[in-house]
Amino acid sequence: MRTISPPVGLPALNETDLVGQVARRLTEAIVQGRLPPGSKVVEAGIARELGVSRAPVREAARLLEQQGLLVANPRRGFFVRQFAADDIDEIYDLRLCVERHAAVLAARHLTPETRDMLRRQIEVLHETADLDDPARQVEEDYRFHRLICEIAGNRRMLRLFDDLASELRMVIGLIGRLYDDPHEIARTHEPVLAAIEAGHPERIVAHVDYHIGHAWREVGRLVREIAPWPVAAK
Amino acid sequence: MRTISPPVGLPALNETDLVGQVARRLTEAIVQGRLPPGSKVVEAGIARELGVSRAPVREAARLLEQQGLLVANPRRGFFVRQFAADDIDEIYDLRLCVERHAAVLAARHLTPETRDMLRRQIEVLHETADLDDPARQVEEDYRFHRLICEIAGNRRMLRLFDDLASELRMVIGLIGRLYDDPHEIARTHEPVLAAIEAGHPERIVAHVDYHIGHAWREVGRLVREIAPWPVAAK
DNA sequence: TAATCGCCGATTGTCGACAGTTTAGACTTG
DNA sequence: CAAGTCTAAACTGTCGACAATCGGCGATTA
Repeated sequence: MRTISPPVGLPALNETDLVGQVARRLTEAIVQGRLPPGSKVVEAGIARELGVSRAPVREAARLLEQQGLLVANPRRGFFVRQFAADDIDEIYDLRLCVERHAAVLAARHLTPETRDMLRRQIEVLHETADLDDPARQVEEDYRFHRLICEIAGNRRMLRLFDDLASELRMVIGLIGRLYDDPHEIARTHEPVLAAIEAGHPERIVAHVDYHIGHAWREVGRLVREIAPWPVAAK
Repeated sequence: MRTISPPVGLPALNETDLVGQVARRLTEAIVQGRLPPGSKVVEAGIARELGVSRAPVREAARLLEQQGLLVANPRRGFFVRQFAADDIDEIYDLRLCVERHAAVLAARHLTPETRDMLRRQIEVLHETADLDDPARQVEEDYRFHRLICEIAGNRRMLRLFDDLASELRMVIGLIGRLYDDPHEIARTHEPVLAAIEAGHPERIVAHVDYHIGHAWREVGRLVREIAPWPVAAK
């Protein structure tokens, strides 16, 4: 656990400066679908709307490009990323590969404190399932998985998870509705935690496979159902 | 049906514009050790040296920050990333996790053409081992592993590999010398390819584990040998 | 009528400038 | 002599401007 941040360490999201704020606003607009996939992001427009100059907007856009939310076309500008069905497969394929490993590592590093955090998060998931707030539900879901990556203790793995999650957030935000039964999703987290507490690598992998595979199929189904994607004008 | 360039797809490396060129020059300077770890990257200095303004330099720096080569300190500037021994462990831990999976996928997607590319690359590795050119050797080594990720067919996985590789290139470039016996490294690639050709997942994983684990121990040893890292002045 | 060419507005890529902050060094003080 | 303080230079964050380029629309032509 670190407290200071000298010139060493992984990129630490600057929430203070303009670039960070612009990036957050842009991300919001994208995952909420206000900037639909395929739509052009006009630098001057965003800048005017946010009351800043184009420089911070450009830098923020490059950030989102690296995150996979925007696509840059030289001399043509930034466009909101469009997802195809096979993007979902790529993301979940990678997620599965990484989270399997993360869960095994998390089991190895598990302490009473971190175990309780995971348990509490599952409770939160159940409570949220009653709220009928899909965005919140997705957020709490990711918080559980992110916790596992944090406990695993590999900062680069955590960053990878965050990047994949931001892409998924966008897709799921665009789908507009969650998987059919939020309670079932909440329930499928339990055996994962149980396996981690038990500490049997094979069982951990099996349950992570089942849980993420479930989400994979579910999201894949919804995406294919909606495809061809609601492409934005202009 | 028009054929205009689609705003769809993964970020497509702009080698044409200034930002891309500045990023490449900066990367070169870093992996070659001309900009030592911990040293400050003064925007105006780089800009003057390359004959451009600060804007493209800033954007390039943000790119390298996302790649993990630079660290940004708000209001204080960019610094060349400093690696600790546990960074090596993080990188190889993630690499192992991803390349295991990539190799299994590659086996599944292997065609006669891609198989020959892998074989040829191993030949190149042996030829390069005689040249006593560490940088070149490292490059050809990565090219083999990158090929596997390419054949696997997951673009995000390939990008992850590239990011990890750029960090490793920097570390290895700073170490200055390669693992003890370049020929042995070249040889340890052979069973990996053999396993992929055979197509047995367990054997693939075992050989990838052995090969990457070997590099992990070797690089880890060298890094710990050199630590505390030669920190740059200013 | 359909396809091509050329022009015009819109947008990006890049630049130089300015204000606020940080850093380094000289100077003071206990 | 060490520690703290103050001042000036250096640097970052942000801005507005300008040239080059792109996309669309109408005119021209076969």
